[in-house]
Amino acid sequence: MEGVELGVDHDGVDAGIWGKSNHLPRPYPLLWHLIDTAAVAGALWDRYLAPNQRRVIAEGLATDDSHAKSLIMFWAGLHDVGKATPGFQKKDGSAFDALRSAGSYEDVVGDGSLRHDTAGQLALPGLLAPLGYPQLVRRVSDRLAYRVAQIVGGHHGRFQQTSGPHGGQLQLGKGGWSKQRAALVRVVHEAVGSPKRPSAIGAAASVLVTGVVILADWLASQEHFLRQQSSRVPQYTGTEAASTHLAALSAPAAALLDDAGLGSPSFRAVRFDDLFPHRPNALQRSIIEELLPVVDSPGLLVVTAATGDGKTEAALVAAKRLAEVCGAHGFFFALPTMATSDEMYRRVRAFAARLAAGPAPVTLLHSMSWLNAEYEARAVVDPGGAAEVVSDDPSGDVVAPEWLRGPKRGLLAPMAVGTVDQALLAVLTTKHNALRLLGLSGKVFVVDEAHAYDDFTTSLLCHLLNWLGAYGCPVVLLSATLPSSQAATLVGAYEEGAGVGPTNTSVPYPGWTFVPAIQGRATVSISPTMREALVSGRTVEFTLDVRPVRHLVGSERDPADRRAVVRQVLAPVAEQGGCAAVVCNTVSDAQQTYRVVRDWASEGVDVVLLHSRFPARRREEITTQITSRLGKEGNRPKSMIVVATQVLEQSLDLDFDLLVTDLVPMAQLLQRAGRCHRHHRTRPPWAAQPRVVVLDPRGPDGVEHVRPAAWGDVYARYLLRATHLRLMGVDTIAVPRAVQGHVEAVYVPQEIHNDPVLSAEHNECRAQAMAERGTAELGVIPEPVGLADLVALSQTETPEWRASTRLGAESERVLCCYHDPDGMQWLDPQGRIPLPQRGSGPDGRFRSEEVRAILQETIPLRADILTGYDPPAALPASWGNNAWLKRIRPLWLPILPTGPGPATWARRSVHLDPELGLVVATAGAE
DNA sequence: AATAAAAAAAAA
Repeated sequence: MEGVELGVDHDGVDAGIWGKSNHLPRPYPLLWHLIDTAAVAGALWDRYLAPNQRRVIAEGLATDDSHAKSLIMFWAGLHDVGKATPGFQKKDGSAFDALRSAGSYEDVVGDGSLRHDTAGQLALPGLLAPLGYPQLVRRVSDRLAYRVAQIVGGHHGRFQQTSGPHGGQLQLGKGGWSKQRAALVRVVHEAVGSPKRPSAIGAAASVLVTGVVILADWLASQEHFLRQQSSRVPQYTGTEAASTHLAALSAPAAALLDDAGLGSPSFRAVRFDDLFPHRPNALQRSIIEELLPVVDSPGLLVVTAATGDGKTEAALVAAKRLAEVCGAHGFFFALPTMATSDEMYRRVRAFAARLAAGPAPVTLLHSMSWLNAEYEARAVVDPGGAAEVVSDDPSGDVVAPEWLRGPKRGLLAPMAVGTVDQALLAVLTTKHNALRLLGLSGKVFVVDEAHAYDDFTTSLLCHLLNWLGAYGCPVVLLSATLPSSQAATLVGAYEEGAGVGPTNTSVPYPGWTFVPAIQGRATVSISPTMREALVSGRTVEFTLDVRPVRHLVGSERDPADRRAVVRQVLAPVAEQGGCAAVVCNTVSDAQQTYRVVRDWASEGVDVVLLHSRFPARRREEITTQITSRLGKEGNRPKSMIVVATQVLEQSLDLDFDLLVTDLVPMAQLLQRAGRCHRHHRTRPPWAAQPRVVVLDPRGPDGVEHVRPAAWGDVYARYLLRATHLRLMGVDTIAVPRAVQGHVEAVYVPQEIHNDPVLSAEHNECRAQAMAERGTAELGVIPEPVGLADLVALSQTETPEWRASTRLGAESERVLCCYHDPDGMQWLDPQGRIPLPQRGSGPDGRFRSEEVRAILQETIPLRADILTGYDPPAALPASWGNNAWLKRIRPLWLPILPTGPGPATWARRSVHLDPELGLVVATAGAE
């Protein structure tokens, strides 16, 4: 034993070893940061983790609840032990000098290249040896010491691999350093109650534990907390002082959680009518009467119905019950787009406000939530002292506190609404995926529009369901019709994770099925009676009008020319009034169709074009204009024609008297058809029956099915041909009764071998789907079952920003900028708004309103269109300092005496038209 | 031989 040094008390921890120093009046001792973090981890265990999470952890440690809690506090209290190294301590020069002058730290190796998380991971196995943690056992799962070391090494969000010889060992520091690390481990261990080592540490449990460690560290590292603690921590660093101090931390730790908004909201007992402004419909009644009374365990609920059938309310009611039954602290409501997330955020916030008894913060999660004005309206404290909320909410309890708005934190909130991508990042090999899994697995995971994803994203979703199944986390999937194969894949993934089944459950449409996550528990489905009530109550018969067309080739005089057919089917609108949509498959088809219709239509007909290739602000204006007239409470015009692309399939609650569409795969066709006669209202006599016109592209003989070259690979050949074949001979579609049959016929075909072309295309389509799933597998973390080394959650060459939750052509944000003959640069074609050279914030930084204003002018564009474009000027250098502005690509358009001109490169000529949007003309193309 | 819509990106 070395002599007792100044600052080192009899248990051997030196208070001069600092843990935090940035922005603090004096360095904060490492021991106290470790004890703080242990205390917060304990508070998280008691107050934040859901029962299923505690169970998974306790089972993974093969022990009981209270032992598991002590172990987690212990390990959390080790997370920064790698800071007791010369390399780290040198980072604060004066603290380092003070430390060395008072103690014996001769070894000053370390050039700062060894990060403290890695140092901790390297040092821990040896440090844990005296506590009986096995070191060199063959089976990886038994290498307890290495597992704990990896958890500690992963506390910055990435797991590391340090088995085998590692150069960093030399930089840990010998002598005093090594003694200090041992002393820290000893004091922390005793302070948390000297938990015995567990007999196992399961991998899936370790991931959650890592999440707890990361979260505890974040909470305990807040500057205001450290400042406050600075004056409170004991003078001595012995075991006794540490134990006393840890006990005293229970109130401050709980306060940290409360202030951050982490907790379990309590729900009031309310009836359906108290939550929503109407009585339950057939679907909702069936959930309330047939499902809620029998649910007593986590599981997967699949609800299928058409959009507008009240799935959201049904899901919220079911999620509330599942949360109560499972002890989950809330839910995450996942949606396919940012726009639908914004909309759902408002609804969920209202729901939460009515339901919550106390704080129940709701967060909004997507990349642009910071420019959602409603979400950004914070609670403000007025000078009088009473908290006031800037919003129309009945209660301020649903406003997310500041902490939850920080990066990567929103998913930890009790209630969250956002894009599904935010959840899918949990199963990609991205930084902090353990934290995302922690946030998700404590709640009910609700996925809206589960049919809306391609094979790539669905594959990621399956992967996530597998993990959530393993965590015993309840899930609700909402969907329109799903091909039975796809439904089976989703259900199967969850069952596999949960270790039940496979039950090969088939999902009824419309209706619901609940698959419990407990072996032996029976599946529950909507009763035949209720299902019949649901079907007959909402049956609509669509007249299907398939028109052979020649797709934009040849003469307009040809009666089968697409343009001529469009005019013909729209004639009643022009002559007698009414509202119709023409949904096209490509932007340029939509632009051309719009020109044809606009030039042909009479004065009184309002013709509008909508697609994605408008500046964001303009697209919003057009969307608002359309929904304000054709939405549920819309001020309906006498006659209106909307020409659009697939944007019309997405979420917009519009109602047309007549729907005209290009041929698309069956699922999308039915989705589009849903925009026809959506609400109950009086219609022009000619449109008394709902009618869908399908423009079916044909070859020169007017019979043979062809896929127009201009459609590229937007839709698979097989899906178009199979849909085309299915539609022949069909003249009505009864919704919802006949929907599943039509979908199955196309997506799960029984007899295609008779048709060699179809069967070849089917193979091609399946190969494509398989390739997409294969691509998805590349970026995904392994399944929890059989996961041996945690490093597999992080091991990847792909940097964080490359992680992708959607497959498809790269896309850029393009800003049309104008330059006049004098070389002046403008944001608008009139030359009134100069291109902002700097922001109005400190150091010329851009304020968020300014960033928002610029982003509002950008247009999403497939990246390959820009290939060969060499911008004549760069955007202002100051834009490079802003994360959003620096990614914008300029498109320079000349201001000519005649008005704004096009930009040209390669074979392209591109200009921005106020009515048509961005027009991309390609020379040589027909 | 050509192409929809959709998302993402700061922590201790």
